[in-house]
Amino acid sequence: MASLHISISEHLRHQIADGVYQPGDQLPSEHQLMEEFGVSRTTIRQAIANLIGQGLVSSHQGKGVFVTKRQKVAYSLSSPLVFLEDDMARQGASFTVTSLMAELITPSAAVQSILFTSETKGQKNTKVYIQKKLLNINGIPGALDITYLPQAIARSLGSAKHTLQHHMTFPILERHGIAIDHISAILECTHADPEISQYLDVPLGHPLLVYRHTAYNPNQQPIAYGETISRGDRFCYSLTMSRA
Amino acid sequence: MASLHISISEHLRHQIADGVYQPGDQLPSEHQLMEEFGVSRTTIRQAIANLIGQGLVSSHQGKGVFVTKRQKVAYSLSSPLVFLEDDMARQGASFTVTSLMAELITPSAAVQSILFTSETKGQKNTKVYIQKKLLNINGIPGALDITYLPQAIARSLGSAKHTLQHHMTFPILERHGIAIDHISAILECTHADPEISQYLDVPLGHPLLVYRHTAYNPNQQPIAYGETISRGDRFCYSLTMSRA
DNA sequence: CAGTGGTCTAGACCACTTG
DNA sequence: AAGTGGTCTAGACCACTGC
Repeated sequence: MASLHISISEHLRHQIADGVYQPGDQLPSEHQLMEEFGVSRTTIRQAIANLIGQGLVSSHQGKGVFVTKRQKVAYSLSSPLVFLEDDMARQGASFTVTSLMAELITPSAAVQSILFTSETKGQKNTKVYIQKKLLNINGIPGALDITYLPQAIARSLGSAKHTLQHHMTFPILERHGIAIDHISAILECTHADPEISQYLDVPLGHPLLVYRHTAYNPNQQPIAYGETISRGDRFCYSLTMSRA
Repeated sequence: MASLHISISEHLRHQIADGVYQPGDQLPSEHQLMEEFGVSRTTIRQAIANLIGQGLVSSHQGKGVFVTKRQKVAYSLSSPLVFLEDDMARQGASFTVTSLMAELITPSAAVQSILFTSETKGQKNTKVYIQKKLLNINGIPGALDITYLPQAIARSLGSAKHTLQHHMTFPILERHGIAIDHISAILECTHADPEISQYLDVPLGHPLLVYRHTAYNPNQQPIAYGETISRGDRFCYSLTMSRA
């Protein structure tokens, strides 16, 4: 009934689930699988593509196909502000930041509508300081962080602005007297496009977790907008909600 | 430099981004694309697979390949307890529940370690009431919800237990005097396996959002564990964090 | 029925990794 | 050099959709 490539990928999937192939193990080569199942190479490749699509294996040209190791690092959203550095250290993970871009630009309409309210709109302060940072966990790029700060906010940081390039944004804002009252956020799931695929070293279409957040000061004015795009296979978010 | 199928999928991707093909539109047939790009069918199919992997199009046997419509419904995590029904209504979405399974079982070790503390362990009350429910949003299955209630809790609901099969769990617990103090949760991202692929009518490997939550009573004892597995292309989670 | 995508084959050549 | 996966071709047949 089911197609050949599905039967084969299911067979391999169960073998992986049963521990016949352990995380890190190499699967038999395509040639070996062709003989074992008596099918063409196309069919074997389709079966392996199914497994890759399910995140169970990954293939490497010239080397082979290997069972994925899966262990996720959690970002905590419970402490109202994310202090990623501390968070990672607590889980025994090293954490470094690589700056990819730091410029003053005129943002897209979408970002403008988030950062500029009708009050501030007339003032023509519509430039923002954009930063793209690669977050490396245990030496491997795991997430891409894009932060947009209104020009006024960025200016008030003075020369500390450069510190932003190698650290997370919120702690630095607070340290410079810019109070954060609350953060409104959305967590969703997307696929890697070619650009992100390159930065995070994942195949096209790889699942990603996206955390979009807007920070507001006590006057309800937005002071920062950011997106953190993480590899869905390596990260998750934890939070606690109290009934109060 | 780049492979043919990548060039072609990138070409189509930009056409979609530029609105040449609008959401809902049909792409040219594989045969037409073969002629347009002067390549074999395999290469065209690979290019289309790239687009499917990026969630940009979906294909339907006998009909064609269509540009994906994307609009997400948000679950709110801000109100400490999720009242999904109300939440959906507010966004103008209809919401129904289909029960797939409701039984008393002995759960996996993983679930046991969540629901049973060292105190309760000796009591041999290790059975749980498991429920699998399909959540239909606007008439289409969008999420699979699995809830585990310790036998003691389920029993105290009496005949209202059956109400659970067509509604969300937490509101019913509270209505029956079972207080929820806090919820500890994890949000992550996975791929559809064959079972879920069937329930949610998505291709194998389709990205999914998983919300795992454990509810505790004021005595810090777990009273429910659940997983809500939603289509990553149709849902997202929103939350607000206050600096207090 | 014609047109669409889904499965499968056999074979060729290329790119990368390892010894 | 041998073995691995990556790309690509040409062609066949099947399954589903819609007219």
